[in-house]
Amino acid sequence: MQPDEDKPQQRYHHGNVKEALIDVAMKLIESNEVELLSLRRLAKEVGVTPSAVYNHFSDKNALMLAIKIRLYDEFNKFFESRSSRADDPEQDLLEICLAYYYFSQDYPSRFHFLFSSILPMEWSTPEMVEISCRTLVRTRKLILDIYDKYKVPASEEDVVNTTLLVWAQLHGMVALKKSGS
Amino acid sequence: MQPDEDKPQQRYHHGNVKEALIDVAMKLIESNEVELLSLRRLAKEVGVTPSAVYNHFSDKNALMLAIKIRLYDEFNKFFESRSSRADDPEQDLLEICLAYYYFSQDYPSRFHFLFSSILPMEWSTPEMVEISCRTLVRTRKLILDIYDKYKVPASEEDVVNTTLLVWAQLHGMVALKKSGS
DNA sequence: AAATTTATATATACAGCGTTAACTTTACGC
DNA sequence: GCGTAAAGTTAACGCTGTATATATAAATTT
Repeated sequence: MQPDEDKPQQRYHHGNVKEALIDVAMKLIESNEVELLSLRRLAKEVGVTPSAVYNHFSDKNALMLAIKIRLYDEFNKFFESRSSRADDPEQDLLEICLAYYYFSQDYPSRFHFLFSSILPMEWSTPEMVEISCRTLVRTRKLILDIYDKYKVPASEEDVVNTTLLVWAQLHGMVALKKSGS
Repeated sequence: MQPDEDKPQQRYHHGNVKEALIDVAMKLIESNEVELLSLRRLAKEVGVTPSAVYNHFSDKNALMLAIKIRLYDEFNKFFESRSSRADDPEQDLLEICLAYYYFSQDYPSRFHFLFSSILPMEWSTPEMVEISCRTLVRTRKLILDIYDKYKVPASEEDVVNTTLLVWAQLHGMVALKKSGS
């Protein structure tokens, strides 16, 4: 018989595994340890056997999904709270945009976990950034050529912005399209 | 001494492991078997031990990177070949956009491998699509409210398009921002 | 109150993963 | 031919997700 260290004196039935798993996941995401978000790891952190997880989630995907749903909820709340209405439409739309943007800035790890896939953070490696940039630069060249061809005066900033815009919008749209929206 | 079955009569030194690995990877990606793109699998497919890979790539990431570089090259070629110049700027820009879009349509698996992360194709699961849609619907509601508030006449299509545009552009921009571009 | 059923946990095992270390084989330069 | 460097093998480690069979606690029924 062990002396009860804290509140959670351990009994056979944990009683709250489902929530506990998600809580631990949130904690790990928050402390930027996304890469060790494994089923086994979460189970261990909760103090339960990996197999026990399967009483609450059909498989790892279901577990991850539950985590994402929780995050999505936070995201939505943040999103709506920020989109307070101003006095003209443009401003209103801008607010929504900013809310989206600020969520990604205020909670970078949550945002990353939500909107990119989990494990391989390849987009952040120096090499990945480099090829990504290379492709971007080539796009920029194409766009610059168009500006030149039609003798449209444009600063470098204009060109870069157009490039980013084209890329961003297309990339985003296709991503959304693929996700079924 | 075995009868040489084909050209590649097997000798101790394969001689072309680096390229062979990437080739096999391309084949697997093409046949939509992205999920089994493991180092061990690729090595086996090439007919070589997993450890042998480490003579050519420092780790799995480096291998995956090499594959992505190959794909990026294809992507760039496709991109530039399609962006043939028309007679007005708008048309030109449109061409570039279409090129990007058509690549994602013509080579969906390559595009997916390039622009999303590898393993978990969660964005495609029914559940993921659902929460994604839910969030989208809430965004749509916010935008619809704005239209209503200012009595701007808009068809449902307009609203959906605006919603998609906002999401797409923001999502894409932040994604690009995160990747260091 | 006792018995039974159901929910929840465990122990064990399996196949696959990335990676490492020690060793063997082949090829190349002198 | 010899020594070295490159490229391969074998074996192992610790991790992963998952399945099966079993044990325990709680809930329900009798």
